[in-house]
Amino acid sequence: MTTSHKVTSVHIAGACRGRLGILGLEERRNREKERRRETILKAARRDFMKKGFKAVTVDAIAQRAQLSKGAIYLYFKSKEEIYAQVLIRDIEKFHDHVADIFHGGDSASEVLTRFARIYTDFFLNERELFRILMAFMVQPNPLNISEQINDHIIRNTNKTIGIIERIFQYGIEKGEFPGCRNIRQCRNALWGLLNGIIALHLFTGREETREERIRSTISGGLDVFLRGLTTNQETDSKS
Amino acid sequence: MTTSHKVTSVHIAGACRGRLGILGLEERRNREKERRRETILKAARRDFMKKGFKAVTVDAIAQRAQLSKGAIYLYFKSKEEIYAQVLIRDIEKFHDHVADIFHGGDSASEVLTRFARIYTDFFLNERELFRILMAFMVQPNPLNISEQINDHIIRNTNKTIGIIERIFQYGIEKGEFPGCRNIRQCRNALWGLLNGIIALHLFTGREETREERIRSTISGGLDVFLRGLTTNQETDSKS
DNA sequence: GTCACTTTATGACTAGTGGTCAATTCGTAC
DNA sequence: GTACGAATTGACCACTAGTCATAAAGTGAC
Repeated sequence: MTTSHKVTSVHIAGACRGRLGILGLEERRNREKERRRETILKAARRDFMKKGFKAVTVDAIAQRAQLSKGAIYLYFKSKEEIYAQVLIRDIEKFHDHVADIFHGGDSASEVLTRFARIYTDFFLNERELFRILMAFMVQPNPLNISEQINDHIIRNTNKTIGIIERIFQYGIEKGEFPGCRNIRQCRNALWGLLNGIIALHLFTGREETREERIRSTISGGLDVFLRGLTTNQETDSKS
Repeated sequence: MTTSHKVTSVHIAGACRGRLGILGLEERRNREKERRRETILKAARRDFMKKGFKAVTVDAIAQRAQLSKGAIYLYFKSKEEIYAQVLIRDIEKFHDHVADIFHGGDSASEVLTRFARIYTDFFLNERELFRILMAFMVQPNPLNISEQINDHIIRNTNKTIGIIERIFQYGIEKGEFPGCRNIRQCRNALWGLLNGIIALHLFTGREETREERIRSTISGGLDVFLRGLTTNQETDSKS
């Protein structure tokens, strides 16, 4: 491999040689380790997305990654941790999509509508990811994953919710959302609205019409919600 | 096999007594069977609600029901079927709570608010049921349960959604919900709103504040939604 | 090259699970 | 008490997550 000649070059380096040599080695080893982790994650993702968590065996992942089962456990604590890592990487992809959600001069309604569309589009293209994330949220027993990874997933979810919050902030500052009396509540309600609608439609009805139903329900629901946000009138039952 | 005993029973059938006797026996056996099923479900529910699906073993259920493992499989096709049956019975309990949701003279807003409160209360008291139902909806692989039971769960979910639909219908007929342009969309959006909010809060934050956060978010979110329903003004967002 | 040492990899193995089935017990009718 | 089908048992099977003693590969000093 590239290993031998690199070691040689460090070898000539003089006084600091030994120390640098060790650091260089460790560095390379870490890179190698990272590369292996990537390989395993890539192999795992393919199967997880196709078959779901339970139906994928660690042996299968190992085989696809061209490693033994034991080796898998050198890089990950558990099957669930592999799964969680796959999720993390995918969630992060979402944030690329909404990074530039604020266009100058747009109304808050437009931004919120755009966010909803991006959110919907993303999860329509990554349906299994949606299922998995919801399942993760709703797990009765904490997954056997490191605190670190658990925190990471939660932090990413919060990041998404934070984007929604900024949109509401913007709408309130512009005086466009007088109907939003409490940002936290509105933010969580909207997030719930989006996820709840997607979840419902993943479960019910025929596949052929699913995408259309999700889009139209989100569009219709958001419409009502926006009307509530942009109106200041009291909710009054009589008319 | 079946031939012989049938012959026997016919053999005795000359007297009415024998025939009635056999029918009475079968009837009693069916009752016994039903009682056993109940026993198993009750035993299973306790553990499922406490530990979730995976962490409960069939052996444990058997032990609690004072039966052998083999016997369990005389009454249920699989562990998942037991689980599903437990769900069904609990979902049906919910419908008792909303059976008399329509009080004469109430506004649609009031009815919808009441529904939301009942829904929230029910699942705050049955959090594990909520988790389980969401997990069921979001399962990547269909559970190994009979079509019949799967249909039953879906039918019950639809029944709940049907109640929401009736409320919207009522609001539109009363002219109270001019903001509801499409019943199906509004109905699904509201259902998504409720579930999404509950799910989000089951996942995030500290336990001590959870109930309060769920209630206030649903209250706030419903407030905005209702304002959108009762208002007829156009939303100024472009799409 | 070779030796000592460290890191990485292996796969047989363990433990624990859902589900099965031949053997056994039980209930009933005569 | 005997015949017989239905109910019940628990040893057993198949499968899989995770472990660990052992082996292989990598590394550096001489």
